[in-house]
Amino acid sequence: MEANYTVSIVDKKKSRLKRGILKEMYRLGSRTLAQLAKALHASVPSVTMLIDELATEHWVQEIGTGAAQYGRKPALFGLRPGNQAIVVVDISVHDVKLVVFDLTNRVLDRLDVNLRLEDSVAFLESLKGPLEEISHRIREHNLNIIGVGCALPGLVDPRTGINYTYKKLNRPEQSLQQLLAHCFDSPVYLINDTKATILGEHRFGLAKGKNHVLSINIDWGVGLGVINNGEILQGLAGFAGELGHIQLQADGELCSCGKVGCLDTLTSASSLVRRVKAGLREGRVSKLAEENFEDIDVELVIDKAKAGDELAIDLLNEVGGELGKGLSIAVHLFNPELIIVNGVVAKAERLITRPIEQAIDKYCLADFRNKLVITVSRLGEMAKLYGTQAYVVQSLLEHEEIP
Amino acid sequence: MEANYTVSIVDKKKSRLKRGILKEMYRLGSRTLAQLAKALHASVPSVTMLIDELATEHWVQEIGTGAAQYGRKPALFGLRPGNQAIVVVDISVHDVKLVVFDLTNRVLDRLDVNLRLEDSVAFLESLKGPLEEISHRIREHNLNIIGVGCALPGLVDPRTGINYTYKKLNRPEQSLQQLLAHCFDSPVYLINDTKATILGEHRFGLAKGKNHVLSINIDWGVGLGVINNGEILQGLAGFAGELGHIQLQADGELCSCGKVGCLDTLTSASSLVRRVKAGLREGRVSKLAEENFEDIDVELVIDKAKAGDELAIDLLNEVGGELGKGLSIAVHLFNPELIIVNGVVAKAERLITRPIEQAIDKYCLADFRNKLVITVSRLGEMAKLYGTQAYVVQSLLEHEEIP
DNA sequence: TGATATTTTTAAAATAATTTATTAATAGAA
DNA sequence: TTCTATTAATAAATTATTTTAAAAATATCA
Repeated sequence: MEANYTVSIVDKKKSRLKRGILKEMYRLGSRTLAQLAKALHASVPSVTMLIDELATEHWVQEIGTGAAQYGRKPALFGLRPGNQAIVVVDISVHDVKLVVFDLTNRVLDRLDVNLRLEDSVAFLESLKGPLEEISHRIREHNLNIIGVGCALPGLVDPRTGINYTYKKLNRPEQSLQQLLAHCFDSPVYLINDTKATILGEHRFGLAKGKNHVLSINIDWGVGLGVINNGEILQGLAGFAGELGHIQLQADGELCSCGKVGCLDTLTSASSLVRRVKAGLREGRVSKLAEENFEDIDVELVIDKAKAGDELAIDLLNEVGGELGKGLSIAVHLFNPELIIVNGVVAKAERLITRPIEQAIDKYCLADFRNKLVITVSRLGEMAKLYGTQAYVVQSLLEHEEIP
Repeated sequence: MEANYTVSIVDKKKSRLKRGILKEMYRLGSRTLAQLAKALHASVPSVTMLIDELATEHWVQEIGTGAAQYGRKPALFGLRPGNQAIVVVDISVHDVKLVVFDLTNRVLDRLDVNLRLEDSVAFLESLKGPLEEISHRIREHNLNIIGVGCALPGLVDPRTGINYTYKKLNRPEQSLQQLLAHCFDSPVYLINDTKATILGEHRFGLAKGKNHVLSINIDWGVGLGVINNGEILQGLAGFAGELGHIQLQADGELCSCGKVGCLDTLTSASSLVRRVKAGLREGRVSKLAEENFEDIDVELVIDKAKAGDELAIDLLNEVGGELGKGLSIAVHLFNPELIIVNGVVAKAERLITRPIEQAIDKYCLADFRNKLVITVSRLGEMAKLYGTQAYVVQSLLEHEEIP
């Protein structure tokens, strides 16, 4: 067992207050002594002392003076940039991104890896090289890694790090979590990609300050992220928000999950491409007919739709309509104030939000849609990266790992 | 504006700690000094002093000695019974119950009123008499009312007290909230009945200690209550969990909400009775055919089903199956560990949980149902009452109203 | 039954925090 | 520019809280 080290109450309180200061600064950027004192329910002299300590420990620094409409201007304190590093590993079906952040959301380093996620041992093996490279680069720059976050698709239990969809990532001899922990010698936090995305939107994007938000990620499948009361909805094992496999058509297509008529089969990016190709085969008129059949992908369909192509617009409408129908259920269950559309299909902007809005108008009770706003993400791919980083920082500060 | 009373930091801290003690005691019954000190991150002498103060203020008292496997036995402290009172007003479609609780969950007084909730001004007028009677009785017993809670059906915004379904309860001249506040001269908290029910189950029923729970209330309509991370899921305006009006059948029956094929039309208690009557009209064999057609209600159908009546069992199966289908969606979205069945139909026990389980097995991904338990409430009608009371206590302690 | 180890509780000492008072800084008015 | 009102930061005084130490209580074991 552990050594029965007795940490004094005073030390614990101090540590809690310090983490509180870091949390405030992480969330709000710069803060004055008075603001911190109010937020932490402590006196200004106490906060002054804590800030001094955090400054000598290289966590915070004075970063200017704040505004005041009268009287002396307060000093502003903030997190010290470029010192502590967080490694974000973004694993998607197409590729892997390795991004190093500091605590002020600055990208210190980045390495994009052309590696496809398959449920195989080879994937982890191929990941080792790039991980070691970035780890080496971090060490060269004398950065102190405080945590590692990994966003990945599938059913991910954040408590255990087990991925129930890509089972090969959990092998006891060498799991993804172990690999990352070993490589960076820091605490590792795994999170589902859609949940990372909405967390990013909530902390740094359009959802900032909103406490009840949905984010819909349209990519290979459909992922729903939920912010409830300002926090990610995880459920018992981190599976919450699985909208893709609810049944919308009793006599629908067979889904990869083994069930029939799942939302995924109707509204994912891949289903959009399938619909387009089927339309072309039926001989429908479209600029897309001029393209090489094999080259038709989501981006192309969306481009043509934006250029006014009727087939593409019609099918985006269809997909958006089905999606809106599924989302109406989520609206009834979560009562959000905002829905953000993410993923490749988000590039279609109005062409996808409008049919979603229409479906929600049709299928939702008026009281649910009155104050509801539907919009397209402005952060793009950064949402997921920021969100993963935010998840790491939040977890570290909550689990008393730092400072 | 308000007087600029400066409350000292020390006083605020003390008040927070005192509320913390009351919270702990409310949740866990009796507590020792050491347990409280640990929970509050304070020293034992500090807690001793606070307990002394709370004792002289009549909030807590020593209630015995605890167990110890070795050494001196600790003194147990708990909330003082029969002193502070909470009034719970339970408004349902059938009747109104007025129940007075103390902080230890004891029923100090109770008045059942035969009054049907209609969206009319008359309802509030008729409520005045009983309210004044119970208020009078409380005063006679020298009880100190610290808060009033009201559970009621419909879309209820707990922040404003507005009921969006029963609009006549919000008249600016005389709203339900105003009426209660005026009658008992205390803070009033309104909450949706289904949410009160699951809160009761979570604090004092089968969901105690479980952090991710659904409760399904089958009555006139179908209500879903959600506990996420140990707290009620409210959403932006308290509308979250509206499962009754998601569309299950595109070509279904017209619902009272104006939409078509809502879950409510398929699985509510009233729909069960409709199904039974339709079956009898079709000439299906059943013990129920011997009953007076007008007298057939849910309770009777369930009784006959328990006695083995085939028609009743079949139709409970049908209703349970539809309900399970709807619940599967909720399971995918909330990832719960437990589902509790409440309301009249809960009396059918296995006859309703079994078809629900079957549907969930059919429509849910395996990872979602592996650890999922479905059960029938043991608290019955008390769940809602306890839950409303818990909501009041929690709100009071959070909003710094007491002590 | 008495000694011992263990745990709770209380009392006194030591430490830490807040309060109050003072000084510093700044915008606006004279 | 100088003065005044206002706000921020620091220093000294005061008050709270924790720590340490001692006393009280109790189950186990010899």
